[in-house]
Amino acid sequence: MSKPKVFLVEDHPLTLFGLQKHLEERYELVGSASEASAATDLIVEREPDIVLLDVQFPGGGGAAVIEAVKPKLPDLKFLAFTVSTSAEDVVRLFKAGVDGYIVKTTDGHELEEQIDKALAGGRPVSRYVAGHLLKIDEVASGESEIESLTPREREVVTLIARGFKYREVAEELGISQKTLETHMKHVFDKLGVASRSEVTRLAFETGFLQPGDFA
Amino acid sequence: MSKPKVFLVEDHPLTLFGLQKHLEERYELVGSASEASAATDLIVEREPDIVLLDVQFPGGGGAAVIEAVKPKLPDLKFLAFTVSTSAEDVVRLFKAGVDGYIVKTTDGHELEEQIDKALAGGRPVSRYVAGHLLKIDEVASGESEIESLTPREREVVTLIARGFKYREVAEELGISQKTLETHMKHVFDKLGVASRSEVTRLAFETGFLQPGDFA
DNA sequence: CGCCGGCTAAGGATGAACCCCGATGGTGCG
DNA sequence: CGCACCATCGGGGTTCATCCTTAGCCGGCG
Repeated sequence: MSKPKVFLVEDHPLTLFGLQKHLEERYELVGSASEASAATDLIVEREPDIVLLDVQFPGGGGAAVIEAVKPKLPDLKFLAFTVSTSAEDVVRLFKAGVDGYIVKTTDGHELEEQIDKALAGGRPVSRYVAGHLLKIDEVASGESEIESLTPREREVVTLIARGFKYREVAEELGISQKTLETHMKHVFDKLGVASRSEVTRLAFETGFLQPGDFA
Repeated sequence: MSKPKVFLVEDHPLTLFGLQKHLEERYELVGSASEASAATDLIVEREPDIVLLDVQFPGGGGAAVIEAVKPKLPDLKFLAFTVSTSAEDVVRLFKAGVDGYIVKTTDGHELEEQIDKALAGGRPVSRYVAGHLLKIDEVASGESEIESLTPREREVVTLIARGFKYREVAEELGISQKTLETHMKHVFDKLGVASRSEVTRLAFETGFLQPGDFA
């Protein structure tokens, strides 16, 4: 069986170079581009099996390329490969029709695994951004992790993540400390964690809270 | 004349791979790291002529590494190599003592030229960011309290902010729980807070940690 | 109506986190 | 050499967070 045909869209020459050197053994690299309109033209011309593409680059970024190419080559797979873990980027790319989303802290070997998964019809997603996916599914199906919290629980999380103590949060919300404990227990269960610190971390990771929501 | 010794700090494995493959002909690559504290230790040990380092990566980013290493190896050159063109990053790095600032859209050949310039005592700066240099004085006061932490304290913070318990962090670092408590006490004092959650929050707010620094 | 989910609350237990001391050894610096 | 700072450790104590269980109240819904 022949090598899968891969097209690379990456505007950092040295990262592109690293990708080429790493992937050339296992895949047939049919071309590359560092800018949106050239990428669109070349992909249509070369007809790869999968496109590995950065999210941010000149000419509109990954989403623009996917939207331009997808109508012409509906079976082509797209795999985002990027530094961005922002909810906006993840959501935008998935809405554009990307098949997977891999962050650049992934090493070469694992990247190959994810490429293969995508080629096999899977939807490989790096763990850091998985939380954002739930926001997309939520639009369609309504089920997510941090979004599954009740209004009261979210209120509690917002305060806890700011660093308030149980007693302080209880006072702020006008409820007893015991009630707050019950809420936190439920939050822990729903988020699959076991401490305030982890809740704080998740709140930032998933974009539920943003640096700058304070001060 | 022997090859200049280069050390690479880069948390994207494939970019690192690209750098290595590209630079190995002309330079002696004496090591690499993808995280601040490991980078600091290895650089001091290997004594390169120049360090090529990313700006944003786990453990405090490029500025933290420069500040930690510079006192021990005053003649060492540092060259920032990054995607960020933000004024804050440029200013922060130059204040930390970087010798040059190259953006990742630079191709391999030009990168080599800039490395050579830096080794020769120059201050190569990509033209996109040159304008920000004028702002160095303006941003003079933007120091965060987190910068005042000692290396050990920062190490503790990165683990605590991940949600580890005192006992787990102590094991990880090979110190007693009591020592860890002392470190945390100092961290609390320096940051003006009183709990792990607040430390986690500050770590994200100040950019000391970024969503995505976790695996 | 009867059930469920969300919000409220409490008692009681245990371990973790946090505070206030004091103490040692190393390192850099005037 | 004394001084300051850092990293290490411990005793002994208080407060807080977390776990487990049980339970009343209310609103929506089949």
